[in-house]
Amino acid sequence: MSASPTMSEQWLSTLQNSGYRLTGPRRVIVEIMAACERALGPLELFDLGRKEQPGLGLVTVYRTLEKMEELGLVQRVHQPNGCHMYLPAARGHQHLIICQQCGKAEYFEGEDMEAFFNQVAGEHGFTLREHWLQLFGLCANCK
Amino acid sequence: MSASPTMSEQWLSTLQNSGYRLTGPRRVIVEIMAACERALGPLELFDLGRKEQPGLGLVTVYRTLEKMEELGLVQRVHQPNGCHMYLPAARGHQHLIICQQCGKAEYFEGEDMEAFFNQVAGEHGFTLREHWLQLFGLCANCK
DNA sequence: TGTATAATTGAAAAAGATTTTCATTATCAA
DNA sequence: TTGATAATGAAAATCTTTTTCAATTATACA
Repeated sequence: MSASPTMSEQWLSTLQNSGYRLTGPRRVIVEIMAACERALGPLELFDLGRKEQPGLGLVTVYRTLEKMEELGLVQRVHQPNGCHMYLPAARGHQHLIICQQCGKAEYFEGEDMEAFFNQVAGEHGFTLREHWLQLFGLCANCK
Repeated sequence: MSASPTMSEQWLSTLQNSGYRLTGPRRVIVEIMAACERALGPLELFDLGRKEQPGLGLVTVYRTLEKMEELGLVQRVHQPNGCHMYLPAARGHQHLIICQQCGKAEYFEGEDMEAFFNQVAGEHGFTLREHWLQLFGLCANCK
């Protein structure tokens, strides 16, 4: 029906082109994540995945998330409690604002921010290797 | 010797004024954290503390850190692996640049950044409640 | 279309960090 | 000093994430 490949088809191709095999469990996980509008934890993803793929193992969820992150398909969200959630990484590294209630996430950009971060690092004698910027709050629906 | 109260004396007063008792283990933990120049993990703090207070328990370290954070004396540092480290929160909430090698941390300010974050949140219909900005890299010594 | 091989899988166990439980000990107000 | 109660440390419990391992499966190639 759709002329252009769907997001999950693109992701599956990326996995395959990177030398990973396409398997049932992997397809299911990729499909859920590619269509996801909010941050999901591994366990949530596992529960959703089991509906499609009853035998799915939690370990496979972790392993697939790891690969998707490595390929830049998915972005890790760090939570205050130390656990992680995952979001589609639509357009490379972006900054996030996340609803503390429902997990809804939106992306925002700050063009000049990266330059600013590099400048700050330089002023302190540091070489910058990674940066995190996450905003937490309540979305329009939850407040 | 010192006319003005030391940092750790100030912290101990804060604890006491907040209704917490002053105990040996607590004093040791406070003294280490108040004098600390780099981010420490609970286990590191525990090891350092045991040198002063051999019977010290790891649980007490966690509980004391919790109280110090609650009182704004200490700031939690979120690590990529999900574990936490702690730093003196010298002047309220500040942004951090942390050495991935040695844990050395420096603070920086971005006066206009808080305003920017609020604006971003507003544009997305969010009410901002918390923000994280952490830079990771290598310090002058480690690179 | 088989077939070999190497990647992938899921269960169970292990590893770590953090929290809870609980009996004992210590602080501090009266 | 004493009594109420906060704080302590050990052990056990939780929870997330990782590792191990034998069985299964995708894929390249004959």
